[in-house]
Amino acid sequence: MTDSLPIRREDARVQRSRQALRAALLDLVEHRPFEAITIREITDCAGVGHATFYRHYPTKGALLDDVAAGQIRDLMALSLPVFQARSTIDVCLATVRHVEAHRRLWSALLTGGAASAVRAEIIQTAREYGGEHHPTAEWIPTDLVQRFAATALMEVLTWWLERGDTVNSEDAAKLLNQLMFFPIINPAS
Amino acid sequence: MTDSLPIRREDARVQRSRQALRAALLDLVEHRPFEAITIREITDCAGVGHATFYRHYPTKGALLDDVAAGQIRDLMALSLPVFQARSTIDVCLATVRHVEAHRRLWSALLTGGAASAVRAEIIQTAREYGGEHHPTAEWIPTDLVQRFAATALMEVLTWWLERGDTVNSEDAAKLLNQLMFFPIINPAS
Amino acid sequence: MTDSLPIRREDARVQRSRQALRAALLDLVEHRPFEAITIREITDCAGVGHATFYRHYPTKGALLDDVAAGQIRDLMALSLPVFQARSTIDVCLATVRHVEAHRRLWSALLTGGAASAVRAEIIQTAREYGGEHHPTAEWIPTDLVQRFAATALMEVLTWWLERGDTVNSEDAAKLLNQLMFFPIINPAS
Amino acid sequence: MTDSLPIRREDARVQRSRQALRAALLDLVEHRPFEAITIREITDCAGVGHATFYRHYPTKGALLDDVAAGQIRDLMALSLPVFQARSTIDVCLATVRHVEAHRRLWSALLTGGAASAVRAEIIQTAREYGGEHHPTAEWIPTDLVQRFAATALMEVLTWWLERGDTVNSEDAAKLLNQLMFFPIINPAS
DNA sequence: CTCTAATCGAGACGGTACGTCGCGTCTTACG
DNA sequence: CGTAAGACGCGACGTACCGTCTCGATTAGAG
Repeated sequence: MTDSLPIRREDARVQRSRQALRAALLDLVEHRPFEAITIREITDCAGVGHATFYRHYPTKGALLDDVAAGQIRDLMALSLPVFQARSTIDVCLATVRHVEAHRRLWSALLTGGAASAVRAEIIQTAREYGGEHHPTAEWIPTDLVQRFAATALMEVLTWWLERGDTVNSEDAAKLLNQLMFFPIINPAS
Repeated sequence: MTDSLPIRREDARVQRSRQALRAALLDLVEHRPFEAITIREITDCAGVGHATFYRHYPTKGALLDDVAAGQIRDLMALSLPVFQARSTIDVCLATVRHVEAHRRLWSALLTGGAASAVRAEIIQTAREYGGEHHPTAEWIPTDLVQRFAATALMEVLTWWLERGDTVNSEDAAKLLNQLMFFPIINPAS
Repeated sequence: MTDSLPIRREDARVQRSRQALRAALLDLVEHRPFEAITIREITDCAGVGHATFYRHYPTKGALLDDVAAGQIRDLMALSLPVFQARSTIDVCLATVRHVEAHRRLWSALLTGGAASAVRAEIIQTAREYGGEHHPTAEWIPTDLVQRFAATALMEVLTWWLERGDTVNSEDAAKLLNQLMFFPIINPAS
Repeated sequence: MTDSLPIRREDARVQRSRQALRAALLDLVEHRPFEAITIREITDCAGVGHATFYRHYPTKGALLDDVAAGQIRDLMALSLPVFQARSTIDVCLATVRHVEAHRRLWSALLTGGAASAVRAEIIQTAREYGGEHHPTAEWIPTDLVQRFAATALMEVLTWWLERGDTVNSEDAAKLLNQLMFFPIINPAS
């Protein structure tokens, strides 16, 4: 019986356009702040008509989400399980290595001007993950932990990526462990 | 002629215009994101001609600085000396109390949508203060400490102000101490 | 093989589509100006895919022609022979009666907003007929006579159709005779 | 007492912009149909920002009105008094001479593609003038007379202007008299 | 009663023009 | 002078249609 593909395949043209837009955004965001980038520029750079942008994304930010959401989700998947893990430093190392492996993308996302949008996206993702794991110092409110962890993560990674290659990934992981995990796990002295 | 006043007295109209603009910005920023506020709206709300804005500030951000810079500087003056102080919890309490005493202003600055602009301003101020005090764990790079501390401060205060009155200032100070100071002073276990 | 039908029978689907489009145009043109009607609207109203329109007509105007051309041609065939006829009033009456017999169509064409397009079509048709008959006052240039007659015809008919039933066809014919034929046949006093 | 000018003088810049736009429209309408002219083209040609257009006119048609209304009014002022005058031929001659004196403008208005808009404007103006004078054959309804006269006037003038200089103004006046006035004054034979 | 090719719906696409918005500059006239 | 009022050049915005172009999925009508 040929049920062939029960899942409706997306129109190939749609895939192509979306991919072109994503790539164009990444190209552009490396050179100037995300907010300074025009939707027309993105579409010109992507080689699509500018109306095509709106057929796929309501907003510049929506495209950024589409570009970043997957990466962010991957990253969070590495970063958040720490609440159950014992050796936080390993989690930090995994996180840092993941970012390093996609250095170009994350540089664009964090240092390219899209930072504040990505920040919101990360906090949002953290919020979705959160609530399940509570191995932190229980006197710190969960939502504050989420905000703090997300922001601390961003700051350390941003700082690290801006440093180029002057800090190796082990040291970065150590710093991340110290600034992000240490305060939410250890009690104040 | 009494040169006894080295500071040129500003034209009264100038003072009035500036004050009207500052007040207008504070009014507006409570209701929607700073970036979404139009210069025309500010001037309309202030009851001045819109060209008048440009005679005093080159930019929306410049007006925000004028509104916030003093407050931020005051806050940092309380917050940063901790690097020399012994009892960081006292510093946190002073910081939290200072913000509480200007709750409306700080709510506007942090939760009103100006957050990212203020964030940049705080980091900038921290940078200026920095370099002088190094009582932190010396293996954490100074510039990372500055970024981290500024951001952690912002996050805790933002979280606290959004909670309304459900968290008292002592607890807030404790959380601030735990999340901001603890990791940059204590060595990782 | 029965060549008795020289005209190739059109695919039934083609007939259906064309008819749906013609009907849709007539529906729409009653409510707003022809120029303001979108091809997408016509196709939606006709219940066909919008690309189907282009498979049959190159242009909105081409569809209008298809709707109107035959009628216009019939009308002109009645109206123009007058140049040879002796009793112009009879021709006028025939013309008016013909329009009356197709009142809904002609109302749509003349008062529905397609007027200027139809006007051009009529003048064009008049031009094709023209040149053959010259029983008019010979000092009036032929091409001016054509323009004038076509336009005068349109105006009288439009006026008449807009009046609803308040003017009977005999009076309309009399007015048409007076305004269209009288000046081009009789010499100025 | 210097009440100076009780009438608020229009800002000089406004006058300049409007004039530039009017001139630009006249330039452009000579080369292609009015409907095919873009508002951006008008503003580019006028050397003003395209938004400036909308500060003065809601619509392309509104600009055309502003250009044409005065001329049309002047023309009607010559043409309509005929209903009281005895020698219609003199009125025709005056009309034709007036158009001749502004040949470039009227060519643009009538043959440039703006024709249908101008036609509506003329009929409107005729309607305003109308109702006062009834020296026409009383059995022809007033509103039909207005429509007819306006259209006949347009047709004759359009035809004449398209002929270049091959028809002198006396002959044109004679034709206008014959086609426009003759049928509405003289009874049918 | 098939089989094949014409026709269709659906809708993505590259374009062009639209009319709106906010910017920051500049002009005019007032106090 | 500093101001209000507001016109202006600029340029991005998001929308609306255009006419072209795949795609499968009918569906006529010839064999």
